[in-house]
Amino acid sequence: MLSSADKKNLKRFGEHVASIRRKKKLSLRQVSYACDIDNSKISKIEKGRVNVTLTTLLQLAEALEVSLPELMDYTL
Amino acid sequence: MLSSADKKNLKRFGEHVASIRRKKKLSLRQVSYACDIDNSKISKIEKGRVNVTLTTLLQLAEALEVSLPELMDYTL
DNA sequence: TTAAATGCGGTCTTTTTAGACCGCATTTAT
DNA sequence: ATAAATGCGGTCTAAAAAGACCGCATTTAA
Repeated sequence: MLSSADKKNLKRFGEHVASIRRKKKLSLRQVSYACDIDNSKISKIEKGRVNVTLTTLLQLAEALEVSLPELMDYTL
Repeated sequence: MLSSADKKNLKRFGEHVASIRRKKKLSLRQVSYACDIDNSKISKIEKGRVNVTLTTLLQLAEALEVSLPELMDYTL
């Protein structure tokens, strides 16, 4: 099970992903085309409903055209 | 299934984790005490045999006393 | 005002991680 | 030489991610 601290973290991470995507003016479907992740899954990630794996993070970074450390830099 | 590119990435990430741990002169068991991840699992991570989730990455960063972006900064 | 695009939630199956534990060969320290 | 510590591989179960697909309400654009 996921602790509530973990849930908060996933949520914050998701918000960070969404903000990057919006800044780049990409739709969920555009990102999904770019990295072969289903658009509904990206939505779930942005909503903090999934605990993504490292390889998914890599795909996401690639599709959003940011470095992995940049993608992970969402601490307040 | 994991692509061979993914496998390489996990391996490089694992090596990065191992190097941080050694630099801090910590044993697998010491890290495992610090973040409640089994030492055998940490070994597997360092060997690139597991596709870790974000929450595991967070625990690991905490135990190794590095920031998440720093933990993820392993690109050549 | 219609049609297209978008965000997002749900479903189902397969694959994998998480989590806990054991054992052992090798290394390190006493 | 002996004992302790360490790295690491394997096992087993339960929980969750991955992956693919559908549908629909709302937003945006033609």
